[in-house]
Amino acid sequence: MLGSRQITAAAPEPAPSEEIAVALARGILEHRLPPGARLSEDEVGELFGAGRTVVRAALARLAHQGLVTLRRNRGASVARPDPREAREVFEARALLEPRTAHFAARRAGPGWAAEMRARIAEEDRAMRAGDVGTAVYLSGQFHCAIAEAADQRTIAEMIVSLVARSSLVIALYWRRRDTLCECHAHHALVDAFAARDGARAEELMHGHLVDLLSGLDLREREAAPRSLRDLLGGGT
Amino acid sequence: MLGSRQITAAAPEPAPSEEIAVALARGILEHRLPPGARLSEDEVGELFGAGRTVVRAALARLAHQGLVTLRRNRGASVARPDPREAREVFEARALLEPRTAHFAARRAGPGWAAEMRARIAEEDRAMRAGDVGTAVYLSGQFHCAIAEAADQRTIAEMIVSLVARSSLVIALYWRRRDTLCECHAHHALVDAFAARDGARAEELMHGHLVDLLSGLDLREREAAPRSLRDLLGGGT
DNA sequence: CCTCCCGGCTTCGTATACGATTTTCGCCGC
DNA sequence: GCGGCGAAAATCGTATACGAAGCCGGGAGG
Repeated sequence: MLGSRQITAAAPEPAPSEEIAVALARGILEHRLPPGARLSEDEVGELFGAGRTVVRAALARLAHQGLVTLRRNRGASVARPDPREAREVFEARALLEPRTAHFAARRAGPGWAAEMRARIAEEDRAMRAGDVGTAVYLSGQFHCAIAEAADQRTIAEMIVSLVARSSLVIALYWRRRDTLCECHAHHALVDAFAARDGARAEELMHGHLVDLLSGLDLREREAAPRSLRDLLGGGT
Repeated sequence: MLGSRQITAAAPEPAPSEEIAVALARGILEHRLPPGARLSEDEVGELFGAGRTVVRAALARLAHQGLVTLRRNRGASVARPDPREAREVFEARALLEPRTAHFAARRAGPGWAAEMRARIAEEDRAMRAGDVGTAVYLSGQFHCAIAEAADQRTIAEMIVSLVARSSLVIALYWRRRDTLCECHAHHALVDAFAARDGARAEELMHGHLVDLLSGLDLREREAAPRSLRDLLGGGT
């Protein structure tokens, strides 16, 4: 009876400031908070009904993850990765995810493949509904699920962080938003998973990431920097 | 004239709480703060002459980096990676560092190779002086320098974090402390750098990391927890 | 008409104070 | 002698308050 709320499912405590961090992160990942949007501590605190201390902790966490930029005495804002960082994020993913996909494929069960297909279907649905933000978010979740399916928690953590940053990169540098052609790549990946073909999954993942990187227009960096104030007011 | 103290060298501000974080990190990396050592907020604050707020920020930063464990209402302590995490950290390094070494070798100049040789010499000196902590720290710095020499800041950041965690792993699971045989591997790596032989550097780095992982005794996990109490009491 | 300076306002950085939770140690009963 | 139990102490979590630094406007001078 002592300590009935032991570590049951990796989330025994509701997480005090983590909730705010994940809420903000989700907002960023769904492209509701565009890169460069200012995140006032008071504003966020009021929005979530929490004091500034916890908001600061959440912001620091996101800053360390690379999702927000924290400048001394100048406030926090959603990170705006420059083209170099954008390229580096995808190069890092190209270094990590193929091998991880390989591991995941070797450990994949039929139920897991079905679950992944359901994810893709949901992603497709969001895309058809015109909800690009949710589609991008679910697409990222797909990659994160692969990383977590492999036995590598440490690498999975890094991939989650990189995928989150990729969402920012996509918001800034993606060429054509209406044609999220990745769906085919994801389907092919799940096929490889279902067949437990590690080598093929690895190759597919690498090609997929290269495609994503080549789908960016990193020269457009100078063109995007305003219109943040409006979107901030409409948060939530 | 306006803003003469612009971003000059990536460190225009002395960093308020970051100083404490790096000081603590260095203490951990040099094995002066053993895994499991408790880090009281009041204690650290008194030690560095700072309030608890800034100490908390530093601790949160280190916790996110994986160097300290932060449990709710139970204080902070130096992280004690379990064997699984220990293995994963080195596997992640084996995934990242070889390719990074390849890039570094292609960008290496003769001056840089000389600098790296100086690092090895310093490491050797510390080892001969019996200062194992400093030797391990410098060994880690060697790997970090390679990562930073490559053009990949994002990957370099991840490697820095992994190397720091590796120091904890070494403190816990290293078999024979007196024979730090890695010096040969480091020398061979610098030779490859001087020759700008990327493929060889990549191969050497991979072998080096595999050697490091094989030099761990991950079965000892059960044998270690009895001595925590002593080190806890003797923390400083 | 443009430029420069200066005042106020907003926002962040840090310290302090109070409440909640955990730990620990002494005590009682078995 | 030993295990359970309760209160005190210590520690952490959060909120609030004060000080400082940056940003923006108006006004005067060239």
